Amino acid sequence: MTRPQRSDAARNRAAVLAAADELFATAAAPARVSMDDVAAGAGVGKGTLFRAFGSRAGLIQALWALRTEPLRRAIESGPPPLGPGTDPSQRVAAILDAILVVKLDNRHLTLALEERSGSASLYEQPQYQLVHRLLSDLLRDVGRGKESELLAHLLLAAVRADLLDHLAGSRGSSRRQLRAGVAALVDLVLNGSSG
Amino acid sequence: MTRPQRSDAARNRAAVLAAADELFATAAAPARVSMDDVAAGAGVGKGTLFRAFGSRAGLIQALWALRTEPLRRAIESGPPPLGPGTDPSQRVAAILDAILVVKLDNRHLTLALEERSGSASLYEQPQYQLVHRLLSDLLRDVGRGKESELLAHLLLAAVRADLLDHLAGSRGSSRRQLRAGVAALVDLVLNGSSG
DNA sequence: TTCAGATACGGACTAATGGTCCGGTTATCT
DNA sequence: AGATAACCGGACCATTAGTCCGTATCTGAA
Repeated sequence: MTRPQRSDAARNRAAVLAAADELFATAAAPARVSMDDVAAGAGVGKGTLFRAFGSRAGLIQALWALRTEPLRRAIESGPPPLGPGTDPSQRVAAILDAILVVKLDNRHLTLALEERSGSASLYEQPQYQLVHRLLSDLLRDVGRGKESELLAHLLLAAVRADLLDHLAGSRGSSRRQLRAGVAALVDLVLNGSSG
Repeated sequence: MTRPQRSDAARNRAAVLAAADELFATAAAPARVSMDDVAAGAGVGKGTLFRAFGSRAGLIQALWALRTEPLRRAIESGPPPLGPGTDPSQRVAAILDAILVVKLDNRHLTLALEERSGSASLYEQPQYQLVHRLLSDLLRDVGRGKESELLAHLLLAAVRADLLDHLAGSRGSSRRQLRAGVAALVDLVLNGSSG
């Protein structure tokens, strides 16, 4: 039984999320946003911050969950091509493209999210596992039997934050090029067509 | 003109490399090998360590360079299928497979190597760029024109340390399965054949 | 409205760690 | 042997995630 949260706690939680969002969007690099910065930006003590989110990783994941809420809903229960009831091939392509776009729109946050903190890697994060499972299932439906799990990992590896950051940043790939490239890879994996 | 290194410096450098090698192989996680540990293990002061290698990343890269020396030579000037003069498709497959094997044989070191330290990502490391360029060129020879650079990144993303660690570690994939999976991916990218 | 106690606040404090500094030591060359 | 440049080592510094606990605040009941 979790009793309702106290109002000041809720207010502070919101303030922290807003401040962190702002800081990650602004900062030169996500690693340069310290928890002290976030606390100061939110006008809150550090203890409060850690009480609310547990750890740096917890804060980042909460923020990410907030940012990806619409996408998650669209995938879980929205209309095609993202939602259920879509042709599996098209759904895989749509989901990967949507993930790519979200990541490009939140570069620093995504980088922070995928930075391994302590011993926890990207692959242990519940969200990753959810998407991976979904893609695996879809790939299986498409006829890739035992390979589907590995292929799902490989598709997701193609949209990893640091790779995108490298391509978009220091190598100047446009969003259009990236989407086309990922689409081509998906096509290759799904249909085996050579482009 | 760099004058010859003093003998004690050379000795210490070797001791540090040996100690670091041992520690990374033994430790539970690469992040848990601190520079103090390495210095203590080598029976050397911290200043010496940093003088010799510049930074933690420098030490790790030096160690990696040592470990991959044979592979590098085989690729640069060895016999087929790794060396020059091989059919490009086969060479891509051979190189990726060799990289995979080296990474599996040095899991912790590879994890440490690919951990982003500060603002420097994997993609800025000279070794990555060398391999990437080589693969790009080979892919171009095989007929993948403008896509070759992106495809090379994607192939290399498939053998990233943390992914391999996840697959081999907490999910129990065997080396054989991993090699087969990567080989299948390469085949897909090269020939567009569907498995 | 008041009050009691559970809940949350906040910022000083801790621990861990990468990296720096410089007085003292040692190899090397003549 | 002696002069000198290179090197050593470990105390020291700065940064940062995370903890602790005395104090302030909210909330529900009387």
